[in-house]
Amino acid sequence: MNCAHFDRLLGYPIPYGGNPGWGTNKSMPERYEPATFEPKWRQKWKEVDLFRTREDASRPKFYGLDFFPYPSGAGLSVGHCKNYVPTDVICRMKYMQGYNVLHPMGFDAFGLPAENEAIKRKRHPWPMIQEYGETYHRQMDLIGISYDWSRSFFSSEPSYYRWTQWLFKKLYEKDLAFRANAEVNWCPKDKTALANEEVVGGLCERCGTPVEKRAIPQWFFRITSYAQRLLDDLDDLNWPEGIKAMQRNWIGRSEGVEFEMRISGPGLGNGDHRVDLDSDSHAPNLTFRVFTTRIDTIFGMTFCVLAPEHPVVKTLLKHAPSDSAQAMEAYRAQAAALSDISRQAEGREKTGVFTGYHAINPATGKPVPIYLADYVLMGYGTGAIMAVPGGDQRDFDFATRYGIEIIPVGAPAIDRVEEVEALKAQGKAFESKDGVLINSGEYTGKSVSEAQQQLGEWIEALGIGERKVNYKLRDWLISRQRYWGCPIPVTYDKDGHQDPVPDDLLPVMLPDVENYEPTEDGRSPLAAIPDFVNTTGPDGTLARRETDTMGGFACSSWYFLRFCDPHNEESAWDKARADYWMPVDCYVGGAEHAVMHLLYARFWTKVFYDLGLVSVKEPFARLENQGQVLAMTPYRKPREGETLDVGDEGILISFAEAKEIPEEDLLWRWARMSKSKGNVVTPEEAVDQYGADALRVYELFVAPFDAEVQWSNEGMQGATRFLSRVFKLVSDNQARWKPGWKHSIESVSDPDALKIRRCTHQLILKVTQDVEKFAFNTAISSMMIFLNSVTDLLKSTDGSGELDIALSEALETVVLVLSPFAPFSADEIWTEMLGRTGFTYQSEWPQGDPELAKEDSVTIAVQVNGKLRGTFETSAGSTQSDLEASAKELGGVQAQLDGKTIRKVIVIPDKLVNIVAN
RNA sequence: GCCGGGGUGGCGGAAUGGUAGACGCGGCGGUCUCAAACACCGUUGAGCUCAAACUCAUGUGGGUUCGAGUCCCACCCCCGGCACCA
Repeated sequence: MNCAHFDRLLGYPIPYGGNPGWGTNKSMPERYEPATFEPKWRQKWKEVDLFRTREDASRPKFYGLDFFPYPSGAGLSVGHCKNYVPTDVICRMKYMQGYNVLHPMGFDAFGLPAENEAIKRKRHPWPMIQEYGETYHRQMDLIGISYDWSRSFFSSEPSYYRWTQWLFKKLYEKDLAFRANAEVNWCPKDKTALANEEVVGGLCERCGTPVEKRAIPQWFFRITSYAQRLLDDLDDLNWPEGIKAMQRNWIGRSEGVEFEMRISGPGLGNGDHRVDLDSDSHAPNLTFRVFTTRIDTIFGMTFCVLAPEHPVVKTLLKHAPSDSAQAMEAYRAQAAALSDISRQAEGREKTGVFTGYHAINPATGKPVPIYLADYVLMGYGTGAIMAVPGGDQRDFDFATRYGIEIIPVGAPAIDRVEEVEALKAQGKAFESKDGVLINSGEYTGKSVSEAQQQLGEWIEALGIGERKVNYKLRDWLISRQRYWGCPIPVTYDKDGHQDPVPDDLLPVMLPDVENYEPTEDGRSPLAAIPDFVNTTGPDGTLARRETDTMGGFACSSWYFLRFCDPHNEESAWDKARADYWMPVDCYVGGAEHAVMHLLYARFWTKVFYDLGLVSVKEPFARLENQGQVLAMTPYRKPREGETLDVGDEGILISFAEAKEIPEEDLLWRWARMSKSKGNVVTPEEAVDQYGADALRVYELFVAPFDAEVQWSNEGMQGATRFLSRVFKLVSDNQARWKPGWKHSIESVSDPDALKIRRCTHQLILKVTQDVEKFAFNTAISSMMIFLNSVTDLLKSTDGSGELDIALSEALETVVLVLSPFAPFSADEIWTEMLGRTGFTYQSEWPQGDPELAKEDSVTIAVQVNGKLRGTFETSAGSTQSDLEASAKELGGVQAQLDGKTIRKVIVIPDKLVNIVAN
């Protein structure tokens, strides 16, 4: 168990920490003493505005960006730092390499989290969120993140949301923003509609409340028009596979056939002419459409299913005899009463009701019964299916329950029909696409793909349908019935006709009001503010404002463009400036935004591309997801009568409580740092105890960037020890330091000096390459190796002039490559110990020379039959025959070869000799 | 169920098909100290009761190869996402 952490949080004395008072010899610090210099550098960087963006046309650019954070009232934890520090390292290195670096930060201030917090605190959201943003800013400065704060903004500032509204209008003009009356997900706790992406398993993504369905007019963005492009362009993105897969899955493209089914039965066609002429269907030809990805199974269609909400059901109800109409009504009521979560509950028995009507299977010409069943969803495809129990497990389950005929239509091969019968006996359908058709008329014996092709053509020739691509993706619901968001810039005239607000009247200001609590009735609180609602339209007549606001994801769909040109008052951004900086070269944030922000931002960027506002089709060329930071968290075993939720191992308790209860009842678990778990370590605490550079180095070193980190005080001490060793190396060798080493470095020929140079250049090459790859842990490891090697070398060598020159190069280099990781320490050593002026940030990143980095002596592994039997040292570049000869001389090797005949010798130069013998 | 990522010492983790376990944490032994802490030095996969030598070791079982943590096939387990999507 992690006792040190436990003790600290309980307020016990800690073994090592708190501004130590030792070693006050300022000019020659022999260890990392952050309190003595970190505040000074923080101050100096600020004074000279060190991180101001450079836009120098002769240089290449690098745009490094972190996800747009909502500044929460709890402030940052060391967990958040794991996001910001790596981006900072790559940005700092790029700057030192001569790039113009754009590394901005701002705040996602509009939206539900801010508003809910404000309501809870009984404060107005605007001053509150500014305060929270300032806390974030201070904490980010504390850990030395190199943001250009002159470009910062809050998305709730009128100078920003004016352009959010302008961009909304651009979408509106292209018919990509529209208002529709739709059944939407309504969160009764947040009292607003939510986008599909914000509903997880039937629950509100933010507060976990089960969502309800409500029919309210809502604003949508037509993201479905871009479904194919959003899918196709994923291929070229340098993003984690998992995120790309989630987006592909969310877009949910499927290819199939959509066709028409004709209904027959009471009151409809087929010789029965008791049609109600007043109904909306005097419908001898009443039809519905079905979508299928398995048109090859059509011969096995033995029934059809309509979603209970399917519009054709209304018509059927009018014509059906009263008993079946009653059954249908009852089923529809039951389905409507079910929440999404219970309707989708796992392992739920399929239910349904026979409508009394039939449809004609176009392949067989036979009538099949039509059922209503809630396992068919109105929101996907046509809300109706052809059901093939022989080829689909769900249809199979339903058919079994309702005694419907099951015809097998697929088999592994035409002569293996009995295997399908065996499956059927087990209650399973043959769903595989690796097989051939059976019981399918003239298509029997054909492969699935062949039959799909030909049956698709047949349906089209018949004129009852066509091949079609379907997407799971739905339009993006953007309106929120809440106060704290960007007003939608639309007015309605007395006839309800929509008019976008003219550009010169933007922004539509969010009114400053005392009371903005959400309402129950599905209307925004803005609707109750007459001064806001009553306005005039573009023609000067009285008009009413739209009172819904935009969800926060609208604001965060273009902020990366505003950062390119944040103070522009004439336009959202200047195209030339956006063209210069875009795309974001490296975008860093958590994986939880996979199908929300990251999809929306891609969509808007594509729209802007089509409008000629930007020249990139994709906003984020490379994406990296950081791992989380976990902390040891106390739980206890459940007591009698207490039950645990599924997946829970114990009951969360406070650290204070953990001190009280007997140890055998305690359970320590790693859990994500969060305020509610009481296990948060703040950057202030970490910096106070260990220092900002130690925190940075620890989080970068302890695990790969994308892996979880288990917070440990021992690990922080390791980081401190490493930094101290850098100080010590420079301090121990200060007498040998030659500031002018560059003038004579090229003429160094002493073998020991060249060994030091080798270490130095191996270090440069490795760190440069690893930062590029986001392999910060191995980059720091290579610095540790460097320290170990140079320390050893210095022990075994005598001083010489050339050695001092090489050592000076080594010292200066290690400080420079350390700079992006531990910038405070680097600047301290740079000026106080090496006597340099300026900042390491403004110094040139060292160039690694692969020739100098090359080893001159190598260890050759000698194998006999693939097993290691010895090694020997030799100079690099030895000939194959020399290597072979030396290998055979090794004692251990000879013993293994005794009595055997050598069949073959494999020699890999500078690596290994493998002798094959038997 | 489907998709994605994984499984390597006591722990976090390294390893372009070529000496598995870099680097660190922890442990053990030592130096320093009155003592401790800090720091430093040495040692640390397992087995064979020292060592050498040898054997075994990267979730399991097969395969390709002179040689496999790495490539191929099958399976097991863990994490993340989606989930009645027709």
